[in-house]
Amino acid sequence: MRNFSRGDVFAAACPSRQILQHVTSRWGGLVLIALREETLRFAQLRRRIDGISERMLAQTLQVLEGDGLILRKDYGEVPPRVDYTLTPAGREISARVFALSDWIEKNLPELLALTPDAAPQTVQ
Amino acid sequence: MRNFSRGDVFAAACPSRQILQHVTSRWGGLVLIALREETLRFAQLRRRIDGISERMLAQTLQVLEGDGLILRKDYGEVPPRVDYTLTPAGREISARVFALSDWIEKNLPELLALTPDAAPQTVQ
DNA sequence: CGGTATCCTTTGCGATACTG
DNA sequence: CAGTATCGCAAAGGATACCG
Repeated sequence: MRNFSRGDVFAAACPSRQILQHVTSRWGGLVLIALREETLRFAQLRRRIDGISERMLAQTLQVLEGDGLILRKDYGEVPPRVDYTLTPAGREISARVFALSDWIEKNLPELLALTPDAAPQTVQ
Repeated sequence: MRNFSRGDVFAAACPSRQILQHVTSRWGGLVLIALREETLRFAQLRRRIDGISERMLAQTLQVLEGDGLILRKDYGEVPPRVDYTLTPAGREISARVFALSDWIEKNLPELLALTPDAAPQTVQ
């Protein structure tokens, strides 16, 4: 297997592609954005991200933690208390994901004007 | 249904969430990045994006075209000649997706260092 | 390019061990 | 009893590939 010292998302086998995949996954990006400004607990994240199931949130958090982008802090209390914070790398990536979503949010009216045919396409 | 004059990706029903979904879908982002600098034909895109099937490329291009982010130009020739270019909105979004992937590519060594446990997580 | 088979993602339920 | 943070499992649904 090749050694990717710089990363090439166009190469299927490059780890950078996997990471890009994780941070742009259905829920990954939203989690990163939500944690952009503050540390949040599991239930807070769940409330903030409309539509995510508990299972998916737990799974997404694990993947992102596995990538070293978020830090999971377990207070070992009962009832359970756990919170999540971005690592420095996570903050860098989060900022960029946010730049993307923010542009889309701000330009939504213009974007919607581009789609006169309300085509309800579904991908991912 | 609410009227999203500004967009809120955290709201499941907001169109901005769908668009974000499309541009960060498994192949959507890669297509956008590939078209960032030049107009490309179908086969060129396919060769550049390692691992994409014809079917998925066609589908992805349709979705992005439906969102008004890329322009499909059919020259009506025989043999068929079609190429794809970013629209102004597509260029804006592409730049931001690229900023994300580029950061990941450039910092790949540091990112990989964060994952000593080669956890082969799979998401999306 | 369409149709189907397969794979993967996602969901929902149940369980856990306590506290207000 | 509701809330808290996960996890395993079974089932469903959507994405993707493999054909012809």
